Amino acid sequence: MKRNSYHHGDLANALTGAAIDLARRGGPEAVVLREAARKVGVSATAAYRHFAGYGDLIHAVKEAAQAKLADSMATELAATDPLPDPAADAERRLGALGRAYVHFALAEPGLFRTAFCRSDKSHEEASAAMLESPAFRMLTETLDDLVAAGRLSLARRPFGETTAWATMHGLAMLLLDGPLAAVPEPERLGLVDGVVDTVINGLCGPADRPGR
Amino acid sequence: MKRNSYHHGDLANALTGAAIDLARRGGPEAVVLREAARKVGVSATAAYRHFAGYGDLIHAVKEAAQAKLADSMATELAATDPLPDPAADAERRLGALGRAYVHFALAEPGLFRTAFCRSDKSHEEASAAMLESPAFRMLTETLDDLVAAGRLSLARRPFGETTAWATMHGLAMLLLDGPLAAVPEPERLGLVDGVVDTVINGLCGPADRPGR
DNA sequence: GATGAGATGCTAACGGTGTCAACATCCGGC
DNA sequence: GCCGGATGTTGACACCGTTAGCATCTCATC
Repeated sequence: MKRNSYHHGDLANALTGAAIDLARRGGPEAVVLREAARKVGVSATAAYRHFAGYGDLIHAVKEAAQAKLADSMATELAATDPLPDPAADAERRLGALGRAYVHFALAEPGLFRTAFCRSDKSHEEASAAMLESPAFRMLTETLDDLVAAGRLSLARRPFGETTAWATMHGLAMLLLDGPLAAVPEPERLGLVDGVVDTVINGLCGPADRPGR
Repeated sequence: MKRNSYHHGDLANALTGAAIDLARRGGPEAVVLREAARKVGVSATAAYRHFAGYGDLIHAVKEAAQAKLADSMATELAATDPLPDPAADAERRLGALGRAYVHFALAEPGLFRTAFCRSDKSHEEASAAMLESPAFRMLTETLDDLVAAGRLSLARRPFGETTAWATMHGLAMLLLDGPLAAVPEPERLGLVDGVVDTVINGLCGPADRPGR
């Protein structure tokens, strides 16, 4: 990490990259501005020429982590073969998306936690950014396809994104930091499959079960 | 926050209380050892006579927050009238537990986030502590009752706790810090109800839907 | 090509944090 | 009555984010 001239040339990206590396290793609390500057070989205050402050830096890392999550989900989704039946295929995609979400969390815990760490950005901005993300769009399309295929009732459709996302997000959190962190490796994937199956059943099951 | 003698008399509890108050107002990142000592009117290093360090202090706050969550859930569960039909009542309790979980998160966001913040305790300990908590026991009993009533299939029973908990936990997280934080107040409760309905449907729906 | 302005980097310093070592004070049991 | 251990204090250290003021480079303009 050396530079030949007084000016770095690409400090903003270099700092972001170093900060991403810190986040990957230790999550958001490991992202420290001075350490990132140190890794790049620059004084700490140089960062203030490119970022408003710590909040701005970690926000860049957060966005990068969210992008990596979306990329990972898209890749894993594309890695499985589609099914001929549209309804079954939409269900397959929904399950694959959920599994990919948790798989990323387990494979890159530091980045995943950073992607959802608290930041001082306004809620509106954060919400808008997420709704436009490729990952969310994949989910929305899949749910629309489930409705088109007659698998997901219109009554439950409005809660589709939230239920699916919340379930996988909660599962990831409980597995990473929560009480499920003690679940041994081999059982984890089975647990994920079971949860995915249950949430799909909740969305695609009958709109009105008997006896309610 | 004054004391008349050189010794405080109950510093450990006083510090924990002050720290809990900080957590209530600003979440885990607002829990700062020096500030808690300041509120109690004691030097910062005095805390080291009662806590191994910061990690120990915030762990005490975390446990207190978990206990408050469990209390709140038990209270809200008891506030609704039971149904005569055992199966319907078990479903009612499952829904009430889920709603109470998110209600606490929305009513006490600082404490909720502290209850699930990262800490250096071993995963095994954290897991064991959670499995013994009253809140988890309520969930387990309710799921067992659903099985006894024939509402929850044995095939899905093993994932019951995880699915229910993960869904409500993820929903709470997304509402507090995540992209759902922008959802306006009036819509939130409807969203919670919809998610609760869907997860119950997933657990109590038919074990094998047609076309899978 | 010289030059001046703006962009970019540096050092020094401030207040904040958790933590340790050394010292001061109180309380309970001999 | 006294002394040892428990409890609280002061002072210091390293680290953090941040600011002010200064140094250096780059580049458009004359």
